Order: sequence, then C-alpha cells, then structure tokens
Amino acid sequence: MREVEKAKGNHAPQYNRAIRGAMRNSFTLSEAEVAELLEKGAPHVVRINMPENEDVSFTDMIRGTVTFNTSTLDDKVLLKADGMPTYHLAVVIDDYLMKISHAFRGEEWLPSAPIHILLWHYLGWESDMPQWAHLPLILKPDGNGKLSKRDGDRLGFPVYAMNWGTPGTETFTRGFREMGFLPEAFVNMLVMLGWNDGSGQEIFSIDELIQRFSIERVHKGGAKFDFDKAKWFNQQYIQKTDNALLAKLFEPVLKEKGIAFDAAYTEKITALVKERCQFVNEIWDHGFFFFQKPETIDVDAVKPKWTPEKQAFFEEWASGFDQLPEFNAVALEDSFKQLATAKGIKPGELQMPFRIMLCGGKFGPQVFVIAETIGKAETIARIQHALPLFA
RNA sequence: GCCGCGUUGGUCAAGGGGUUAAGACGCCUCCCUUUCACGGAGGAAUCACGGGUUCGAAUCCCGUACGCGGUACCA
Repeated sequence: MREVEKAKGNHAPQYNRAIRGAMRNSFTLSEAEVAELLEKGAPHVVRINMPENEDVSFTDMIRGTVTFNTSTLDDKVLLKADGMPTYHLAVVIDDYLMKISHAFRGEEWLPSAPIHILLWHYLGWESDMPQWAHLPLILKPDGNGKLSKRDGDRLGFPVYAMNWGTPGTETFTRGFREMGFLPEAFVNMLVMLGWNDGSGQEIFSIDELIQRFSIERVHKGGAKFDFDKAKWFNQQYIQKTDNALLAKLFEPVLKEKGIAFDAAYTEKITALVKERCQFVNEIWDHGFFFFQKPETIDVDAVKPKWTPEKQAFFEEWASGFDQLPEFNAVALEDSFKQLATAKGIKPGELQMPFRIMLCGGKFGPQVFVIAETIGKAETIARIQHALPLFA
C-alpha cells in the first residue's frame, strides 16, 4: 500500500478511511462476502474506524488542552490477526477494569492519546475515563534524544533502578541499586528531574515529597540526565543516613572481601569516613586501613625529606606510648607536638610520614584519630614496619 | 514529509510586564586542614532568533530556527 501511494506522489501515506475505502475489507465488501470470509477463517485484523475530520481535544494535567485532528490519525489495529489485542485496546480496557483515576505516562505517548480517548468514547465509558498527564522525558546527557540503556553503558552510569538482564543473553546493565544508590536518594534525584517546588530546596524526604508534590509544577520540557548531580544526591543521603544503618549496608562489602568485622567497630569507621563517600562501598576505599595493614606504603612521598632526626623522633615517641595517661587522639597529639618541639622539628613535617605509616598513603581522616582507632599495638607495629623503608 | 510538544548559564532550574535574572551540580580561585573530604568566601558562565504590543519585555502575541516525541498486527 505504502509503495503504491508513494508512486502516486503521496509521500505521507496514512492508513486511514480514505485509503481503506479503496482496499479490500469490510468497507468495500458486501456483508455477505465478509461473513463468508469470516466463516472460512480468512486472516484479518480489527481496526478502529477514525472519524474523517474531527478535532479530538482533551485536558492534560501538565500541558492543558491538547488537540489532534482525526484526519492525521491512522486507523490503528485494535485486534491483531492472532486475536491478541494491541496496547491501544488493552490499555483502555485495563484502565477501565482497574478503575484508574489518573493515567501518568511519558510524553512519547501523547500522540496516541486521541486514539485512547476515542476508544473510551466508543466503548461508552467516557464518564469513567481517567485524567491524563504526560510527563516530560529524561534525555541523554550528551547529544539529543531520550535516555536509553545504551547511553548508560556508553557513558558508565546506570539507567535502570535495578540490575537488568536482557532475556536470552548474558549481558545485563548495572542498576542504581547495585551501584550503591540509596533508594531515597534515587527517588529524590528522579523527582527533581521533572519537578521542583519553587523554593530552591532540592533534598526532600519521601514524606515531604508526598506533602509538597503538585502536578501544577511538573515541567513540560525534558531534562538531560546529569550523573554528577545524581552522585551528589546520593552523597547528601549518605551524610544524612544513620551510621549504624550505613555500616549494615557496608557489611556485605567486608564479607565479600573475607574480612572479619565487629558491628560496633564498623559503625565507628563508618562515622569517621562517610563524609567523603558518595557510595556506601566507598567506605572501604576511604577506610580500608582500619581493617587491615596497608598493602603498599607510599615510600616515595616520604624518603626525599627523611632524616635520621625524624627516624629518632618516631622511635622515641613510640617508646613513650606506655607512659601516656590514655592511648587516645588528644594524648597522642599532645605528646607528638611536645616531643617534636623539644627536638626542634616542625610537627607538620612529621604528620605526613606518620599518616603514611598508618594508611600507606596521603589519605584518611585525622591521623591521631586513626592511631587511637587501630590501637596502641597496631600503631607501634605499623611504625616499626615502615621506619626501615624510609631510611 | 505530516501531526504534537518544547526552548532561561555546560547541566538541573527559579522568576510569568520594571529584578544587580535566585539557587543547585560541575568548573576555577582563596580560607580552614600540612592528606582527602566536609565547611566557609569569591569567580567565570544564561533569557534561541526576528518582528510586533507596551513608557518598558526573559516574561504577552505572531513568525522563524532548533530540539524532542509520534507516525508498527511495539510498548
């Protein structure tokens, strides 16, 4: 049909009444012929019979009045040749049966809305028709078009909420959940992609959202997805989340690494490092040295400025740990600074080497807190292990 | 092509006749901290274009451009 019409100069062939009037179907065949064909089981579909030139208007809660003219609409298939309904028929019946009051869907459905509206009318159910709302789309961060799974794979971020495998294949895309997004952060991030309350507030709890959300403030235009912003949301929620709960979420990471842990200790570490985490599993990246000795020591960061005097300082300082009133961060820092001053070395020049002895590199929370946390014996052990490497 | 829907910094966006055009992410500088992060102070960067209407348009109207969506016996 399309080829024939194209040949006639019709470059935008539609499957509508005008075209169908010239084809072999129930419009052109007599009732008897139709009945006979049906009897013989001739393959056929059932289509909607669009009015030829009528405006179909409806109110979209987000866009206001939207109008389509039926002359631009095709006679869509309602029942396929195999007897199965198409989406158009199914969705109307389903919504009717389920007494749906509000139909929210993506903007890509807007063009087929008039078909559904007409179906509601034809079926005589207009008084039960739901209210319509067509939400703006989430667009790909670069270039144009709606966000797809491929973009996530290409740019390295999740697109689906959870891990999603393509049936019949081994491949699957990592979900937001598996990547370490907290559910509340995910919802919050998603909501802000198409709505805001005008106050400038961006972090909303679920309860606040329920209270403050209003359809009137939903945007009409699509929003490009920004993974950096998504990570920021998660980071905000990590900071807000209770340490004990966060530690619980982190425990699987430790289990996977085969590390024995104590709930109270893990919670303590979580509290110490969470402010630099965007994801739960980053607690490990920022605090692994609390659970095991560092595998590598950044010797090069220390060696060039290393002196025998510094070496002597650490030996003397460590040997005095037993005299400390208590092995805690305050006492350690005090004695550290006192001895450094007494030896004429700037405390600051000694702190980085000490950090590297304990952590293996230039990272981690306050160094004296680390010492207190891992304990006296472990602190001494790490100093003794590192000292020979610096010389 | 046709139909529909859109268009405020790089991104998310507030603002709907008179504003120095909010805020957030990201980026840059500085402070705090001899790590990083958090926190704090700054900075660069915006009303797609052309016509109207108006004393005055980012704001209202009309075009244009651009973008997106749809145009399946998919959903």
